[in-house]
Amino acid sequence: MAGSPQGGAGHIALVDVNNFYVSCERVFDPRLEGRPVVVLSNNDGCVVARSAEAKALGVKTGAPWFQVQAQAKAWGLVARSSNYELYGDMSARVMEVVGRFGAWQEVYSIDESFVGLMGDAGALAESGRQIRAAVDRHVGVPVCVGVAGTKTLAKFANRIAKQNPALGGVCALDAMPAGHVDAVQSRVPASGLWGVGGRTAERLKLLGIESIADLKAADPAMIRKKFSVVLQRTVLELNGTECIPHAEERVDKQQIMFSRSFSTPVTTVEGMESVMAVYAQRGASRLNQEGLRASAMTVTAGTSRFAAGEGSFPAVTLRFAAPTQDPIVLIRAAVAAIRQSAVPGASYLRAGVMFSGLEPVAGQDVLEVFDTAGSQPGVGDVLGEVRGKFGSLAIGLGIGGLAEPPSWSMKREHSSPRYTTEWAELPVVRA
DNA sequence: TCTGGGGTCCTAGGACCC
DNA sequence: TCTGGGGTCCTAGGACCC
Repeated sequence: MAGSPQGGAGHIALVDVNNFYVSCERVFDPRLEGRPVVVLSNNDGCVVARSAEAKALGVKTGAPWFQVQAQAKAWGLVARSSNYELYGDMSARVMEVVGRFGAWQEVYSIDESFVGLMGDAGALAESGRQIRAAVDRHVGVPVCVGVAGTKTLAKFANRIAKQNPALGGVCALDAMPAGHVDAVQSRVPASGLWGVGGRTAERLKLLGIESIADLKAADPAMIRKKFSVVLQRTVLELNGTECIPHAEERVDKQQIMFSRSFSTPVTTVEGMESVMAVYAQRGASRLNQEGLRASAMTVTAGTSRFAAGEGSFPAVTLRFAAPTQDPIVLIRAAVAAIRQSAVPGASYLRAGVMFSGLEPVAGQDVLEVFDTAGSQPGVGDVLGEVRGKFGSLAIGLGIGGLAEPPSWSMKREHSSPRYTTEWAELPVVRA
């Protein structure tokens, strides 16, 4: 089992940004402070982030925007389209600041990281407060910090920090009054834990295991037998045994996806062919950015999951004779795959391409001499270079080269500027 | 009319081999 | 015609997370 990397008194802090996407929007638009704000998914489809005020109004994550929108005006609710370029850049800034405080850091998601802290309960809580202050000063977004001996408990401590304003956003589990932690664990259902979802919670209930405290007291061997090694680890971690290993810097992605729903349905096979031409190209451009090539590609499409009737959900996986990132090869293959598998007349709402069997381009092998002809850059590199200099709409292949987006492309009606990553969209300060 | 997009890990089962 | 047991690799699907 993974011990603390420092040996001895290692603790784990889970630091995450409160309502991350909303907080990013607020940094650049202070008018949003104190107001109910939501950030919408791609296509302005549903709510993916909510400010505290929006949560208080009962707006749920995943709620379809067209339903929420009805009351938005009466509530004074503001919506923003998601602006992933901005959030990605803000995320990097937060991670850099948080990382300064840890003996090690593991970035877990766009807004969370685990960091290694040392010291007694008092020192741990003090480190938590320093992290909060530093992120506030250097980036301007609010974070919460949970500190404990295992990742699962750090997540739990973070939850306590969030739910008790009196704690000032920091909870070091060891510094809490003993009885208090037990009381919370008896009250909170097991599904509130990291790693325990709805399905598992239902099955646990059949065994009489309902609260976190119940799960903590369960026999790990029985849990392993009836459920999985994953849930067994949760039980052990609740009891203070660290057994979720630190993911060493995982640079090697295992798959790359590009998947989107459309603003208006596509009902012809030819229409789907042009969609795939664009999507395969977007995917290929991601492969190129990551310096990877793929040995397999899966092409998918789907009609509405909410419509009556059967629907159509084609999914075709193709394997390439040699791994590739060549957009021309990828586009041809994707278009051919959708031509075979799309049902004429079906009303498609979404499509995607997924690349797997990834490997770095750098490891040039002998065979590759034949398709790259010496040191000539591939088509993907040329496209990437032009886009880097002149913007992402500057160049493309086939329909993917149209500067005017086709009718089915994404809806983003409430987008904020890319304040930190596009010179043309820098915020302007007037004094 | 309108319901996200991207990932990871684990397990079971099939194919194949010796 | 018989036909065990062990191993690997791959894939699909489930569950979960943010």
